[in-house]
Amino acid sequence: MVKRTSLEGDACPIARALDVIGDWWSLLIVRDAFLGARRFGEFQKKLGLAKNILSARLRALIDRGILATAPASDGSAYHEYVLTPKGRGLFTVLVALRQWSEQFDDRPDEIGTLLVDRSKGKPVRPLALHSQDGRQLAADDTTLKPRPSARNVRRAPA
Amino acid sequence: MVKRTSLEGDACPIARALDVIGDWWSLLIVRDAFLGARRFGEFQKKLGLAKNILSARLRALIDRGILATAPASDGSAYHEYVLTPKGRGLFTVLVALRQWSEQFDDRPDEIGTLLVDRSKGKPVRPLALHSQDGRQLAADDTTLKPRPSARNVRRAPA
DNA sequence: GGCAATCGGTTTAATAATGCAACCACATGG
DNA sequence: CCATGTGGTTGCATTATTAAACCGATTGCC
Repeated sequence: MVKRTSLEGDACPIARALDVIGDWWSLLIVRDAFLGARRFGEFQKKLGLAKNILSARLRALIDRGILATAPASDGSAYHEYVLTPKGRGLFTVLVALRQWSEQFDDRPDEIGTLLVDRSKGKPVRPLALHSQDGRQLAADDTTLKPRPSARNVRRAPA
Repeated sequence: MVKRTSLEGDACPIARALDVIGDWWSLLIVRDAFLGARRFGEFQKKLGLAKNILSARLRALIDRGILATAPASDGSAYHEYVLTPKGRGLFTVLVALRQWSEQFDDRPDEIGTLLVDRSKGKPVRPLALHSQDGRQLAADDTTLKPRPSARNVRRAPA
């Protein structure tokens, strides 16, 4: 059996994330969910993808706990797809991707929208990584440390 | 011709980003580049992907300006793959994915590593989105605004 | 109530991407 | 030089993606 390799059991949290939302369409579906899409046809029209694929992706996103189905808010017999807390947690990922494009895209003039603070209408700040004491960190200022396995950890004295 | 749909011309910066790094392996290659991988065989061994695919991905990442080739730093006749500034710009995206897994993964105990501030050894802060005046913003506190097309924009008075 | 259109999919068949293994040229080490 | 390692390419089988046709249930409309 020569399947597409799964990263599900990988110890790297990035690989684990990509195993869930790392395919071609999933993040775009989540993006449109953030923009208010809720119904099957709404996603299909906005994304322009084949219905069978949308169907498969929605199912996968539900399985993974990113979307959930809910009764239609307009009272019809159909149902809607809504973001779970886990799905809403992807907002930062989407913003990071957006800001990366804004900063490095070769044709930035083709980018049509700007993410702004709703109350003031002003662009948001670029995401930045900080240490616990508030210093801004670049990639080189960080390392990976083996995670203390939750079990076998006796509360450290103070 | 029934090709995999390209998002290259899309006006959405997220779609444009995914067009470049939205496939199964690219971000993992970039991740390993951040972790110090430089040589073909190094990537292949760490990722465990087929060589032809690695070859194609590396080529694509170079075409898109995320990696570049450089003469081998150890003096051998082979060459190395190094991150460009555009590639290093993906650090925030990787961190966002990592933190999403850390927060929402169903089996967080399987995550093997922790991203820490190198100088203090302490975990970094979660990424958070802020307005220009420093307020922390949730998804609902933001909107998309049509971007002023660079041309036709007369400098706004003050 | 009847009927057409819409919604939310599934099925089918073609094309593209992925994965594995075999192969190959060049570099390097001894 | 000869054996091995590096960095790929090529061929073939398998899987994923796609467009298009189809289909039942729901809805809008008269």
